[in-house]
This record gives sequence, structure tokens and C-alpha cells, in this order.
Amino acid sequence: VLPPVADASGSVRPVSLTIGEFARRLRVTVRTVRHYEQLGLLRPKSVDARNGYRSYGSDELLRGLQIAQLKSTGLDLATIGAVIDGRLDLEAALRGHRRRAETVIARKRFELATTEMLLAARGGLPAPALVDVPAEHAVVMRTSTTADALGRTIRRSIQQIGRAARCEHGTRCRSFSARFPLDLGSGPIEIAVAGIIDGPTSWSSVLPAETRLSVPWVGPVGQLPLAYDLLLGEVREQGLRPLGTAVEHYLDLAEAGRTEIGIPIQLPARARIT
Amino acid sequence: VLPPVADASGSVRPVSLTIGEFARRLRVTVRTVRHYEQLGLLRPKSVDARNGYRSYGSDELLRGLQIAQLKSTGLDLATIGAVIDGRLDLEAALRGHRRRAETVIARKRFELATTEMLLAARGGLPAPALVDVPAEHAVVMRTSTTADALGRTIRRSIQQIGRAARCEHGTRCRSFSARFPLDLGSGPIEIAVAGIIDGPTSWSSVLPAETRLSVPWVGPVGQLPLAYDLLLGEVREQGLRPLGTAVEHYLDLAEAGRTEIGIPIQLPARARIT
DNA sequence: TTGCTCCTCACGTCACGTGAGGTGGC
DNA sequence: TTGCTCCTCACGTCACGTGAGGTGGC
Repeated sequence: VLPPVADASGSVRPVSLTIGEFARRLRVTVRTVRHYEQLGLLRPKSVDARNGYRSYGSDELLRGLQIAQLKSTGLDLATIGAVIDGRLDLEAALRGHRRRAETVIARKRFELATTEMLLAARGGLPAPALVDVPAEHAVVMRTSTTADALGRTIRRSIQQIGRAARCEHGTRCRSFSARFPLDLGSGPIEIAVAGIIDGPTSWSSVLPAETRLSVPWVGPVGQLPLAYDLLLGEVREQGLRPLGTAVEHYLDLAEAGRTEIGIPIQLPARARIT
Repeated sequence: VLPPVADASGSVRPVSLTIGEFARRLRVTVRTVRHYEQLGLLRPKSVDARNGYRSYGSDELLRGLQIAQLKSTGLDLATIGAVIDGRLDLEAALRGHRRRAETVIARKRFELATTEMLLAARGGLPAPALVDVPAEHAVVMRTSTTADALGRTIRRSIQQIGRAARCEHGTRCRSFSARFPLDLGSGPIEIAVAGIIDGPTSWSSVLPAETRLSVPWVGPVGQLPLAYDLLLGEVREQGLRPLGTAVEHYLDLAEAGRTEIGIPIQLPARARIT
């Protein structure tokens, strides 16, 4: 910790600092000070005409302090310059910046959640596997949509089911799933969205048990069609017979939107008995 | 939403895609595909010798899907390439990445909190102002340190006081403050750190009321000495007489570390009466 | 012939870090 | 003379976006 620039009586203030001394007070590198100058953000008090040495005074220290203060909000240097010079309203700049910062944080948290999930999968990208899904109680909603609007329709249905479960049945859905044809084609398609609950209610129905070739999917929803391709390749390699539908299971809507996609499989007779 | 690459029977897989078709399936731009190629991350299945046209097959689609999956964790492309090619362990890479991501999120949240605080100050950087601080109950700890270790000593003392308040008195400190000489010099310095509590206890003492020229400080602690310079300049301009000590008031340790720094002022006799 | 896709450079982004190569004061 | 500070370029970072300028197939 360097001592304050002025002493306790407030009578002595520095008149001239070299760029090195100046940078040390501001806790930045000499290169940073020169960089700010290049942007027109922080000019030296004077420059020696003979050797080009810069010198700084207390006005520049104050300006440097303001820059440091604004930089700690994450504002970019151009905006900081505009604010300090009065060409831009600080409040407006901060308001816009806050919105962007919140978006950035949300994205970073999504990335972190995705990372945790891959770590939980313990080494290696998650591989498709045959899973037996037991029968479950669910509130089911059937509707019709198009391939283009598939994602939006599913999201809207999930919201409606979740609200209905809370408001009308006083219960919460453990997770949600959607079922639609594997081959979307170009016409209207029939989909079923289900909110899975713990026990039966007067409004719930039962999703029958089935076997799926299933794989967890982390990451952007936009790539889901390609993930199905991966799954279908695996189906073919294992010589399995798909039933022609796709199932998406949304395990955790709040955090990373953990999703598992699966292709229900038609099992041979003896496998069904076991 | 594009239909899956393979149809429901799993018998048809694409043999040859142009770069445009390929990019659309992956939901990235053509430029991105070329960029990945430049990094050696994703090579086309073949290149037409006559016109340089690239073509892609299902192997490349799968590789593109893996890249997309890993990219959604925020890993950089070089690391992704190393992981996919088996030159680097995925788990180790993700573990390191998680640590860095957590650090980044913490910093972003700090920036956001700083932004909120400047917004709360409503337009304009916070200005120094004379404030009357009432007497308060506090657990006080006096110790000796050096200018270099000032920050560390204060932080350690705060932790000790907070723990003592919780464990021995069963109470929580509302906030903390530190007091030390304005002129730090180079020798040992005496400091007092206080944990401010709501009511008196057998262990607490009373911090007397005083008047300070005070300013909120947001941003890195490293710049605090310079902030004092700003304050002292203001003291001089207003013709006030500092008592020779500096006071830092830590309002919110959890979030952005909101701090207020002040210089206790010796008031003239008539001002004291009012 | 007009669009559309494809090709290869190559600059710009953002806040500096990091040499390269050289000079001036203690 | 040896360190230390100072100076001016100028490249590199990271994942692409964005023209510039040109060609090939429907």
C-alpha cells in the first residue's frame, strides 16, 4: 500500500510524476497508461520535447481513478471515455451495460452447468445406451404443430402443463417429456407433451413402460436434430428396430436444461419376457 | 428444424454434403466450418481438385456434433480438438475449465454488483460529502501492522471479529469498519477494526459519534489510496481540518464489497453546537 | 443473363502483454 | 560501465464477422 499522494495536512500535492510512478499509483502497467493515451482516454500533463518523456499531475491521477472506478463495472474503454468527457449519460450507459452483463452471466452459468453435467458423466462424451423406462404418472397434453415450430410448441406446452399442475392440482411436475414422429416431414405433426408427477391424480394418465435407446444431450437445443442422427446411426449398428417416434426428456428446466433424447425400440419377444 | 439426416428406418445416410448444407445441419456459418478446418479441428471428407469445393459426410457430422457439445461448455477450440483427438483427457480438461469458469462468474457478478451500486448513486460518480455518523455499538480489536500488510491485516481482523461475534455472543455484525492514520509512513502503524452490532453486549464498546468527509468506493481495493487522495483534495478545497485518521466502512462483505471511505473532520465550535 | 453458392485472402475485434531495438539519467 | 527507466513500433490473443475480388453450376 503506497501512502496517499497528499499528506495529512493536505498541503502537498505532486506536480510531476514519471509514467512509471504514475502507473504504480494507479496499480496498472506502464503499457496500460500508454494504451489509454492512444485511445485518447488519459493524456499526460506534458511531454518533454527532447526525449518524449511523459509527465503526469494530480488531475491525471483523478482521471485515472475515475477510469479505474468505471472499469470495475466492466464497461469498455470507449464508453468510459465518452462518460468521463460528458458525451454520454452514465446512467444510460450503466443501464444498458447491466442488461448485457446479466445475459453474459446467464450464459456462463449455463456453460458451467453443462460442464458439471459432462463431469458427472465421468470421462468421455455420453454414449447412447438402451434403458428400460418404467411406467409413470403424468399430465399429458396432445397437440399439433409443424417441424419449424416444434421447439416453440414444446416449450409453450411445458409451461401450460406446469402451471396447470401447480394451480389446479397443487402439485409439481418432476420433469417433462415430449414425443413426436422421428420423421418430421413437412406437413403438420402430432406431438404429446407430458408433465411427470409422483402419484396418480384424477387428471393424470399413465405413460406405459418402454425401452429406449437413449443419450443425454447437453448444449444448444438447435443441434438436437443432429443428435438424433447420432442415435439413429447407433440404432442401425445395433440392429434395433425403432418404433418411429422420438422422445425428449427434460430433466432440469431451471439450470442447464438437462435433456435426454431417446428412440423407443421395438423389442423381440424373448427380450420382452425378461 | 431440419429433419434428421437418416430416415426412421435408418437405412439412408448422406454420402456427400456441400459446405453450405453441412453448416446448416450444424447450425453454424460456413465461415465457422472453414475456421475449424484452418485449426485442423474438422477436415472435409474430400476436396474437389478442380474447383476446391469441399464435401462432407456422416463422419464429419458426428465430429461436428461433438465439437458443438464441447463448445457449449465454453471450452476453447484448441482444447476441444485435443480432447476429441484423444491427446487430452476430457475429465481433466473439464475440471480445470470449471475452476476458471467459476472465477469468471464471480468476477462478472462483482462487476454487476458494482454497476448496481453506481446506478443506485443515480447519475454521476459518487461525490464526497460531509456526513454525521452517530455513536454505535461495536466489538473493537486494536492491532499493529505495516503499510504493506494493511489490507491483509484488516481482512484477517474482520474475519476474527465476525467469528467471535457469532460464536461467543451469538450475534451478527451489521458491518465492519477500520481506522488507521492518514499518513501511513514506513514504520509500524496502529489500527482499530470494529464489528458494528445492533445493541450493547458485555463485550462491546461504543464508537463515539463523529463527522466525516465521506465517499462511497466501488471497485478494486488496490485503488483505495488514490481514493484518499481525492478525498484529501476535497478536504483542502472545503477548508476543513482532518483529524489525521482515515476510516473505511465495509457495508456489504458478501456481494460487491461495498465500501465507504471517510476522513474524520475536526469541526469548528459553533458547528459542533448545531 | 441473373441469382446462388462456392473459393481464397485479409483486415477488424478488445485491452492490453510481450518482445525488438534503441536512448537517456543515476 | 552496469542496471533501471524511458521511448516507439508492431505482432499476438480468440473465434470468428465481414467485405473484396473472383469463379462455377442451375
